[in-house]
Amino acid sequence: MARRSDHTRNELHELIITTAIRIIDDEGFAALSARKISGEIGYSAGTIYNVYKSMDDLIVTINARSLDIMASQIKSLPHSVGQTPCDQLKAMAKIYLNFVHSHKERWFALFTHRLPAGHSLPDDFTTKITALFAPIERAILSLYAESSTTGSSKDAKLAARTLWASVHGICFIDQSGKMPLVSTQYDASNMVNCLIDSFVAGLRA
Amino acid sequence: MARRSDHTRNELHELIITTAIRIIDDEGFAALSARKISGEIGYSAGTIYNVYKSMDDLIVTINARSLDIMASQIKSLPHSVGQTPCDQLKAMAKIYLNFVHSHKERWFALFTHRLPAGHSLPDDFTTKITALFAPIERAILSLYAESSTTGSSKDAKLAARTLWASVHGICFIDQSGKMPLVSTQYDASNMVNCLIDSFVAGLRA
DNA sequence: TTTTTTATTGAACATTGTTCATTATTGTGC
DNA sequence: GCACAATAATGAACAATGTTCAATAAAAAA
Repeated sequence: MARRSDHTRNELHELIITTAIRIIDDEGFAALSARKISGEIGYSAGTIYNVYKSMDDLIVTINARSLDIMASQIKSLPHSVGQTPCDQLKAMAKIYLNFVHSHKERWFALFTHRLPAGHSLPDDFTTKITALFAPIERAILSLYAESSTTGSSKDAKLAARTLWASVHGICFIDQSGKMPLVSTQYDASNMVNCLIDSFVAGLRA
Repeated sequence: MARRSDHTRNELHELIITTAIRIIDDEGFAALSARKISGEIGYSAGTIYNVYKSMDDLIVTINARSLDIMASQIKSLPHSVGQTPCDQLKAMAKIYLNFVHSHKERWFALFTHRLPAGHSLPDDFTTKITALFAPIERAILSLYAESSTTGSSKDAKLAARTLWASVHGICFIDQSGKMPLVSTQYDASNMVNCLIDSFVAGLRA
């Protein structure tokens, strides 16, 4: 068979992505395949390759969308007046935690997918990640200001990255199922609070 | 063809594991396959399934070995007399960091591999992970003792898990290549120091 | 209406994990 | 030593994967 006009190029683009995301969410990242997507939208597998360069390309696009979701949620956070920097940081961490819990598989895709050797992530992808750090850096800078601690912009950048990576690690361990949790006292939410309370207190000291 | 006596059962076991590890280390986790292993040791692919239940089974065994290596390195750490708890924690984190750097792909396998739904990790695997926490908990308990901070055993368990997960997250972000590092000031080693210094100071306060 | 362009297909290829009847070799009982 | 039984290794087979590409049918242009 051949050319149809059921969908515009853009519609197909979107159709493939949303279908892929549905599969990832409902059946797991490992269940994603070109044939499964195409079968579900009523096209052949080859069509996927008409729209995306490769499966890797599609996955990177999906991952970029995950970053967009988190960024928009952080952006729509009620403004920080009257909130301590510590509370601001906790609010941001909560958004991250929430995303991990409600989109476990998509988050797994985001951080475990790797491009084959030689290929590298598109620029706008890394830009999105960098953007995620900005609000955290700001909160830490205002922490320095508040507590008359000497801390440069460089220190704030380092602290922001450290804190973010740590939150990420807590989510990872929590979700991987590889750490025996013993009790609910050691779930991700409690660990993140423990981390931020101590880390912030430590930065002050 | 058929039965040979080139290797005992145990030798074959070991031969398969060491070959698989070589492939992971040299060619990446993604390059690991039953046919590649078997081809390299001069057996057919089916033989792998004579010795291991599945590829997953083999990978879990390899991952358990990674845990063993880290555990033995932590165990052989010079004893903690005259060292502050903070230094002890840094020494342990350094071991972890070192493993990640020298066995990047094996570490990636350890934390990204997942069993198919329904299957769960063997008990001795989770036991090994729990064992890794013990020295960290001890260091944190002695931190409490040293600085007359009130801290229960439960608090120490939570703090130990939190700190360990955080170090893990820093390594993950560092090696995933997804975080644009901007400068070498934000490499894993600096971030871990930043984390432990602040976290420990915070626990004291 | 004819021609050109182009979107879609389906067959094909290489590679994956996994199973299993077949077979050659080893160990056992006489 | 010989027949027999136990078993380890095989290689073909199956389903599924990503990916490519000539063939083709429909839409757009002439």
